[in-house]
Amino acid sequence: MTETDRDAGRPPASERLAAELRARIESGALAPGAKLPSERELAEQHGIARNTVRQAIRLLAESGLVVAEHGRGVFVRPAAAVIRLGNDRYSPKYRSTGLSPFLLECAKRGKAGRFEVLLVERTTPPPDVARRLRLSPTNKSVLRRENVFWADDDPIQRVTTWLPWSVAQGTTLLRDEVGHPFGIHGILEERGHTMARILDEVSARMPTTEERHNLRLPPGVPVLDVLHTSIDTSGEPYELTRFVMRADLSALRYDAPVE
Amino acid sequence: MTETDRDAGRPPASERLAAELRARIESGALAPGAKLPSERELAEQHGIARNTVRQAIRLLAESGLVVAEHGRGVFVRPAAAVIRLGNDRYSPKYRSTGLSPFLLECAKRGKAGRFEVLLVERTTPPPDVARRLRLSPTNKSVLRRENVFWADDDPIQRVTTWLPWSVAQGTTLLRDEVGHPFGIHGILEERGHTMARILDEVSARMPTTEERHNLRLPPGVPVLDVLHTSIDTSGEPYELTRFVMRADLSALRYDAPVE
DNA sequence: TCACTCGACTGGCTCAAGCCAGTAGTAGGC
DNA sequence: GCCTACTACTGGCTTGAGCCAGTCGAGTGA
Repeated sequence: MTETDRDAGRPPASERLAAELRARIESGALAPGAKLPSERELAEQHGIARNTVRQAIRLLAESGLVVAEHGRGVFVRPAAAVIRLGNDRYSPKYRSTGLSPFLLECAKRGKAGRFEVLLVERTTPPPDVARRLRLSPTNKSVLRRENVFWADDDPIQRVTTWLPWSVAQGTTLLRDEVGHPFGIHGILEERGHTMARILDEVSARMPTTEERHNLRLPPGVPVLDVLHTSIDTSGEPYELTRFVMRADLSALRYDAPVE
Repeated sequence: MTETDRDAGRPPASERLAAELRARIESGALAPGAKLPSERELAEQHGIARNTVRQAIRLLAESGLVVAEHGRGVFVRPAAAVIRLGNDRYSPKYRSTGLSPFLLECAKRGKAGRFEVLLVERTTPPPDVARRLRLSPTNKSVLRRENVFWADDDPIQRVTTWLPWSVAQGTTLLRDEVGHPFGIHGILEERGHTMARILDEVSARMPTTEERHNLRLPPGVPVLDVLHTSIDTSGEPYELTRFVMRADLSALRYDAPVE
């Protein structure tokens, strides 16, 4: 059968099915978490090939409306609680809680937050890191710490921190557990680095294959990529952290004076 | 032919081809802007079906590495100059240039920036806007202005500004051309609203169908969604702007004191 | 009661084929 | 010289078929 018979000028069948399903989701007829009919059912109901149904579902998955689970079905993506990270996350006012900002935020949303230290090593900084920390990119001038943050059973952020070796040397920053009630920044403060300013560079993109794997990202979910630099009272950058966060479960918030 | 014969344990053919092409792109063998072999060629060269090649290319397109152009070919996405918007975009220090921050940034990158006013209307604010501006969501309490910003021939940002009607009433804000050398914020300042703080709420997501169309977004490009609130010296929010920006050509930068 | 197996589902991947629609160069006609 | 028509490409969409791999519940055996 040629398309021309009855489809002239109309959008392709896969788009029509996608639009129909999208409407059912947005109207609430298919509630968050609900299971869509199976691909084979949809194909038969609409008189189209299963591959065409798959194309339609791919469109919905790409825009993040549904998630396919192998062997189980395709589900409307449940509205997710969002972890918000603000620029006040480094503010002294939260010191008293003894919680890191991420864990605090998880607690607010009723999620169980935890983190995992993946790696602590002395290494050579990549060029963009070296430039921002004003270090040589050619020798082992930094300590690199790599963490993953979890909320309930989802990995949310992959976090890499670089510290000038001159700052980290001889401190507990070299250990997995830094053992300070106020964390990394507590130690840095004792070493004379009080955070006066932050510089956050924010971008968004699709994840790399590796990030998709590490963060267990469903297809159609971008990541927020934040490069954070801490600057002390004398204007020196002394710490740099890169946050790669799944964008469907994360947001950022900047509350700042106009200078 | 069954897959088991020689593919046992290996990644699927589409992923293998995608990985091969990705490697050729990342090594520079396929430079930015270069044309990939046609789908039919790749299929023949690798002894796989054209549909499988299409699946591989889809994987690359989703992660933003290549762009397919109907009738022309598939091309390695050229590295794009990025427009950065900083939190200092509202700073008085840029007033003297007479350029809006977007146009200033375009000029820096050697791009021709311009904007277009799509709509100016008095309307009822959506609930999230009403809440942030502390207005009633049930009457026509706001002026809504809608703009598109272009760099060269690409639409980069879709910008919607909401102003309380009490603030906008009787000003040139109701006109398409506001006719003030310092733009909207120049007028607001004359009306007694000096920007003391900003509150930016940042998220990233895949575009809606409409946004994909409006911003002419290639597949695999997410958007940055920024909800900006201006707060005056007495702590009152008096202006709210939503920026929807294509993430492959945009970035954000926040430089702020720790309070 | 428990553990295991099996079968009937689910989506995931691939194939080979065909037609459609957009692009760009070329040969003809004026 | 210019425009038009043609043609040989390109990717886009659809079909219908088959096998693979994950899931989950029902039935079976110890």
